[in-house]
Amino acid sequence: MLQEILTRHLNNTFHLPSFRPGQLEAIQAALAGERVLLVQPTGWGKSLVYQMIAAVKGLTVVFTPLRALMRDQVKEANQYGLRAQTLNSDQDESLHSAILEQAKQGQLDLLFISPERIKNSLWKEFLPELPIKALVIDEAHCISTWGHDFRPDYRRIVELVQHLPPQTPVVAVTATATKRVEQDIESQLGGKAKVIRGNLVRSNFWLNVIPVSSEAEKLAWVDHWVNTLEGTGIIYCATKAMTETVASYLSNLGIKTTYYHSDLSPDERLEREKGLMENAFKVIAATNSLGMGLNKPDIRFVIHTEFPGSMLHYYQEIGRAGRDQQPAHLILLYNPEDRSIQESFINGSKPSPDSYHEVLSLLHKSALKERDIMLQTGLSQTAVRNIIADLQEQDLVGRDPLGYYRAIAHGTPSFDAQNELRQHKLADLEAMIAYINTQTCRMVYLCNYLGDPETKPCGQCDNCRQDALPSLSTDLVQRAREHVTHPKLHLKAEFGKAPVFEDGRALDYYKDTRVGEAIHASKYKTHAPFPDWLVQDSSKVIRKYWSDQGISGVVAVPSTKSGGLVEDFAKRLAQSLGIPFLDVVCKVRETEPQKNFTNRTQKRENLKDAFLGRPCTQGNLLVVDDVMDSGVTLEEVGKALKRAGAGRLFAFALAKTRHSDDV
DNA sequence: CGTACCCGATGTGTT
Repeated sequence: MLQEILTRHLNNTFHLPSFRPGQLEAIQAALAGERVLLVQPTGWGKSLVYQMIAAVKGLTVVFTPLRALMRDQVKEANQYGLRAQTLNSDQDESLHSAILEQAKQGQLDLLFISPERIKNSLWKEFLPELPIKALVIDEAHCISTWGHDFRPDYRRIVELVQHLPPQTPVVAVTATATKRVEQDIESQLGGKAKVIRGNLVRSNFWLNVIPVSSEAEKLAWVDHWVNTLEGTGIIYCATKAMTETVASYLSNLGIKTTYYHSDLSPDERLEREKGLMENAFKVIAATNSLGMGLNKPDIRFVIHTEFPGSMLHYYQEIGRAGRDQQPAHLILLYNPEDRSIQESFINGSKPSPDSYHEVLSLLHKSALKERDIMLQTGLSQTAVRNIIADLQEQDLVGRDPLGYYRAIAHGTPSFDAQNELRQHKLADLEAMIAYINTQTCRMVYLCNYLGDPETKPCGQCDNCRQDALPSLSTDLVQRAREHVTHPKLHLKAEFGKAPVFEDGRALDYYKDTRVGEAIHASKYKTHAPFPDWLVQDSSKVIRKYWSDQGISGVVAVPSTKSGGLVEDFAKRLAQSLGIPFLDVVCKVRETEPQKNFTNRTQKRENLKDAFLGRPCTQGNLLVVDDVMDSGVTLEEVGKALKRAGAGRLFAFALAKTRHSDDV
């Protein structure tokens, strides 16, 4: 009977002759009131499962992580004649009311929302009257990869599940799930799930790991493979800066390329996604913000310039290649030092215990909105949401209908959960490195780890083939070495309507670099002047970028801490450049050490009007500092010089801290 | 050193 109805829908609504293996099983289990977790590859037909449930049962709410996915899914469902809508922040409030009214009246089959919608007041107002017949969590692995820290509302899906009658179908779908991910998903499904798994083997994949020992070698390999492999590819990088480095390197070699990360505007992102789809680029260098919802069938290769934080992330990222079943090459460039990047993500993903205590004590004094907490603590929105979500979960903080948070109990927050999370993430990282170091078939290793008991070696990965790596010509490495770009200083301060600095560069990063070590030694150990090679290298960089800018003077950032080291360095640099050193800026009042402040606003307040430029500074100037952290010092010195009548300003730091872009 | 929602404050340009 039920099967007849389903088959009729399949033929009439979806115009398909038959179900794929697993589809009918999933639909029937869900309709019988079981919790279902469907682990199947992209393109398998997961959306048919929930569309069918919606067609049979009625209003089905789907949690989707991205607005772009919501739009695509609405469009797809509409094509089958299903009545689908989405609620998200692209629309205005009046449309939200209309859609919710539609849903309430039983005129909607599918409603796509983000987990953040759960706490929306209009949503909560309508919820008791919505005839929700089924619930779906799309890209359900996000519960595990994002729910613990980045998007805590992923942990609140279970609230909606528990609000619904117990027999309501609840289905989670994803392409990848380890045991731990399964557990996290089950905790949001509100009980034991029936897990239906497909195969993870991608028989068209050629998996490779190539050890490298420098950034230059990475660029050289990227150069090699981009020129060797056919078709279009993605180069995944762990940092935004690396995407820009890779793109600028390849672009200088005449390769059609671009970079992609979350600093781009929505329009730019869309444009570059379109360019990728239309093969306007040979490769695109991207952070992990590129991929979900990307459905280009003929991505021929994926290169990783750094390894990701887990096997799950790796499988997700390489999984975007070879959807057309044609051969796809996957190359992971492995430098063991990149471990510190992943460790910094792990350590930085939760706010410090101090900030939990700070927020809690504020909420003991008065009720505050999210924004008030941000302003009073200087914490980021992500940090505040994380803290609030954790404190709410521990019943220490409550939220009233108007969005005010207050402390509802005495007691101190527990950090057990986040310590445990940290351990899990470190274990995931270890597993990723174990994959890199394995001598056995990579496809088998990957599949087994991700829950597919595959045993047959692929015969295609580097370990199966056992053949030697193509040799990397020293010319390519040399070319890359000469071209490694020096980190850009992001100085956004404005004077009038124009930026204070035309441009800014550092010789290198501070941490884990030869430059950083030399600075550290001079400042804190030997107290000797900065070594001469720093002067020579800096001089080269400045000539490379700004030789035609008519710089007529070198200025040092006044400093007490470095005891004249910066001024001495700037003088020697000026001499090497053949440009006069100008003593035209001084510190006119004492300030607190900058490390006493946690955010940019406080730092700026501390340094405001602390510097004075002498009114003889017309002309274009080079402003020199040793280490740029927040950039506030350079900006304030720059403003003082501008006020004193300086021309175009260029900022140079010996080193820049790696976190300087997000202070 | 990376990932995105949502919401409301502030700013820009048009009616």
